Amino acid sequence: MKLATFNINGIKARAEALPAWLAQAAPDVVCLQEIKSVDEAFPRGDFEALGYRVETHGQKGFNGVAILSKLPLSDVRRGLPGDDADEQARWIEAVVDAGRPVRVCGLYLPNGNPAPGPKYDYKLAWMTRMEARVRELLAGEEHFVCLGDYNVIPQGVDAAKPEAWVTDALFLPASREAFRRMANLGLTDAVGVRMPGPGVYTFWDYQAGAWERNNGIRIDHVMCSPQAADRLEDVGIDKAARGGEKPSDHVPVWVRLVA
DNA sequence: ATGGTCGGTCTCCGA
Repeated sequence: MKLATFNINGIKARAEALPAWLAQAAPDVVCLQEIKSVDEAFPRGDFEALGYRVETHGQKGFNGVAILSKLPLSDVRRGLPGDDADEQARWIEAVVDAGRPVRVCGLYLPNGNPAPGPKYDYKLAWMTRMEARVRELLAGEEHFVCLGDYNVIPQGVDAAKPEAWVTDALFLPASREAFRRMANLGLTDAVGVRMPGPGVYTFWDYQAGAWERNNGIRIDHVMCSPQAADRLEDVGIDKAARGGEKPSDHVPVWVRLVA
């Protein structure tokens, strides 16, 4: 089973690049972030025509996540538990009904800049809520995978120029500590383990020729539960997507789990 | 030295 994450930075803007990548990469399941669309405006028919079921959790203008799946889905849940007042669409999960079911959690973790400030407070609080959800899922001993744009650079090796990020919310010690806490609960950073850096990135800014200079960072992650990690067969980053026509600033990251 | 580029609408803000 091939599971992927892709921050597309706008579903309308990726009307050509996303189907092209789907046709070439053929993931069974892909978690999308920053669809920047309400549910009613998501072009679900375009993806149903390619054989995907479509579950969205959108909002107007910003954020928004979705799951596309060739396999049946059940227990679809929208929104990260733990704060009923949180209106930002950043979390969607569902169980993929394959031979051995896998719960897929798609997430768009808050950026948190500028830090310090209320946006950074929201990021850290969101990570605490995510940790609580991860603890629940671990207690259930399900096979699960949390894929998405974490907006966290785990270590210096995960940035071309780590010194440029020292005061940024993506690399501040508290952000990295919260990420590490989830790893230390027993989640495996699939790319971090199977493709140790340096030089392994998933995001290149549109500005200042970051792509041409390979000034990238690794912030899109696939975190596997112990049971899912035991099934980890292969991982990859589809870096070529960044060099295509009208690209997102992120590229797809994927894992293959044994059936 | 401190620019610059996207996306979606909010003709500015978020990244």
